[in-house]
Amino acid sequence: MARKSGSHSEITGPRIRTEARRLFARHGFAAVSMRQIAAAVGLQAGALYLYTPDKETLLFDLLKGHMDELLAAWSEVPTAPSPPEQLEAFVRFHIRFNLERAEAVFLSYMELRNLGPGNFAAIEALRRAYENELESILRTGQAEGCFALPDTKLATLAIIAMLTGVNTWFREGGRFSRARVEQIYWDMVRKAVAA
Amino acid sequence: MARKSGSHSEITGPRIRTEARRLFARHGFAAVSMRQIAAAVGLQAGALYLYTPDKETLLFDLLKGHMDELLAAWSEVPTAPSPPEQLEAFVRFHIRFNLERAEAVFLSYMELRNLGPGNFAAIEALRRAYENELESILRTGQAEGCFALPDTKLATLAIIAMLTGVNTWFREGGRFSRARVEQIYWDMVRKAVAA
DNA sequence: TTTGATACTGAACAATCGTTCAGATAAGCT
DNA sequence: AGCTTATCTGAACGATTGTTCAGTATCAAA
Repeated sequence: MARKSGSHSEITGPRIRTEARRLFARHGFAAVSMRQIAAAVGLQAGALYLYTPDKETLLFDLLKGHMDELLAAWSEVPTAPSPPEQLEAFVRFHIRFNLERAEAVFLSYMELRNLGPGNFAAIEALRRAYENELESILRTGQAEGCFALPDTKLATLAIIAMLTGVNTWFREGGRFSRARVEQIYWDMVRKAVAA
Repeated sequence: MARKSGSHSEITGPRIRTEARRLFARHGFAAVSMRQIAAAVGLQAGALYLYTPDKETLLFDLLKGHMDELLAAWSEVPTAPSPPEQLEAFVRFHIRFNLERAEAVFLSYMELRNLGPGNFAAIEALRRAYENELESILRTGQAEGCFALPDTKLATLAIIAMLTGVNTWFREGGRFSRARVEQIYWDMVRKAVAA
């Protein structure tokens, strides 16, 4: 046997990434073997190396792809007129985007340590770029007197940690809809930064 | 060679746990071999099995020990007279305790998935017990009208996520002292739950 | 000085790891 | 129909994994 009917790499490539993401998120990068990924896709392990040079690069591509999509998606959110409205947009965007990609988010926060120094720095830079988006909203609002914050960088990290925490407990069909979760978290954030 | 001079069991056991905690936190449970742990302590791998039946139990003991100490330490914090003061005590306690044990905290939040179902459930129960401590403060305050929260369970998880996030960025000798961090986070929490 | 328990070594076990590669199969082009 | 190229198999590689265990050295007690 070799190639299955139909073709080919435009299907297999994404499927490998999808299954790798699922398995890495569930069991951890180091605990998942290339053979497990291949089996989930329906391949032999050797075939994976047509799509990635090695295991670490496969992880890196997942993390990089996620961060790129995160930044791209945020850049398409229209800029609201005032800092409080911008903050509300950010809060709602972050929760919505992260809930749609729970596995990728989990990976991005947990498997950075399995990257070599170069790859690690690349992902860190993207993460900081995202944090800066929120911080500049807070800084502008602070300067305009809408917010009262002892330190905008610290508030940035606190807010992002709080919002990302939604992923650890939210379950589809639970007590709250996504819209309701957005509303509740936005209420808390709004009050926490209020002047 | 065999036993070194002096009796060692009371020394070696804790040292194994300390080195295992450090290595698991840094590289992840699955990425650390028993031989690496043994080398860090100055032993051969086989000697570890005098102190733990297997690798997973070693991890479980670390997580269980951490959660037990967390609950014990919180139970020794004197109960403040009012819900807002109780909340302040909780916020300051959580930040302080977690910063003192960054590695154990990291482990407890990241390596649960490497536990079998029984061990997993045991740690989860302890975590929920801790969350319930905070939630009961919030519920009392809500009933007394000190707090205004759409849902106390959700606020519990949001606050804990925010506080635990300190561990990801705090560095000794950085811009903020621990006391200052406590103050800033307490300010945000206080405002977020305010009626 | 012998004895018995304690603390550990060092070698071995089968299993599994990431990775490579020669060869097989099928699809598309001519 | 034949040729080329893309896609994948199946076997193999050396290294490493968690774990076991017979043996050894040291200690405390007798």
